[in-house]
Amino acid sequence: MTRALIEWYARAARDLPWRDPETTPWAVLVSEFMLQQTQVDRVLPRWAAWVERWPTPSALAIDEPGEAVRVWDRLGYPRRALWLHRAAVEIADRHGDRVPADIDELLALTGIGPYTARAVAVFAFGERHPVVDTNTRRVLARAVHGRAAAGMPAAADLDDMAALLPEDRAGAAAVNAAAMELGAVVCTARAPRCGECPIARWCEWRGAGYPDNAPAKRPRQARFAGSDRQARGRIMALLRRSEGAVAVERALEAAADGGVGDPEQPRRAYDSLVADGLLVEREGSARLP
DNA sequence: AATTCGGGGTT
DNA sequence: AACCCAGAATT
Repeated sequence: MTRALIEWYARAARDLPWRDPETTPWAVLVSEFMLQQTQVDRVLPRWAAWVERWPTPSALAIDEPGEAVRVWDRLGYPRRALWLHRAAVEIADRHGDRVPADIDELLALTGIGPYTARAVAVFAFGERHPVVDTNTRRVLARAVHGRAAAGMPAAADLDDMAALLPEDRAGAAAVNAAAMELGAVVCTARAPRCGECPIARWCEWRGAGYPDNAPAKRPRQARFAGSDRQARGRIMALLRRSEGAVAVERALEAAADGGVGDPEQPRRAYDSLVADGLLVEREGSARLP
């Protein structure tokens, strides 16, 4: 099955720029930050702009965090831009401007968790580790465990993936990438294209006749329209397009504009941005950090 | 273990 | 309108 995965990946993988062997570990790390909960098509242009402007961690580190937030644009979860800037400072300070290849050193960086640490170690440095993202978890759930969908993330996911990896580093990296790619383009959440799947013959879920046995999923995400998150987003959009600072009143109005009328929502959104360090208030005006 | 955090594309 | 997305930090 892993051999089929590797062959399929070599033949059918999308030609994504961060997969180019010439891509630096820093640029790979940037791609992984941006790809957290964000689709490839939306990341492509932002990634290109980012790595051109900041080709090294130190280039970003000496710039203002707010500039990172600005270039991040509408990728969502703007805290990631702040965390990526923070990670750049940490890499410049603690690692001599070189992205570490060690899992624990990567995990110690701001904004890097279990997935991103292993993804960087494997895809940027060719280390041998299991890499498990949401795509991989779905592929494992179906092909190995015969389930329609993955359950909650668990430490066992890493063991499942590790069990599939060949001994050699290059092969292990290829299987990691192939499992992710398969989940992204073939073994999709809604309508899997089993007719195009290279491992359909081994798939336990398919073999069992596609039982409707999906485990309990995470609680439904609250609606975005009218949410505090949307109000935060409106303030962030205003700050991004404002050259310098804006009056606090303007920021609160932006939060309320199009809102659901909750009189406390603008202040709640504003304060949470301050708490996150995405908004700095000084002398009655608000600006990016 | 449960919440919070964006915003856009797909069904 | 609900679902889904190369997750991580916080509580």
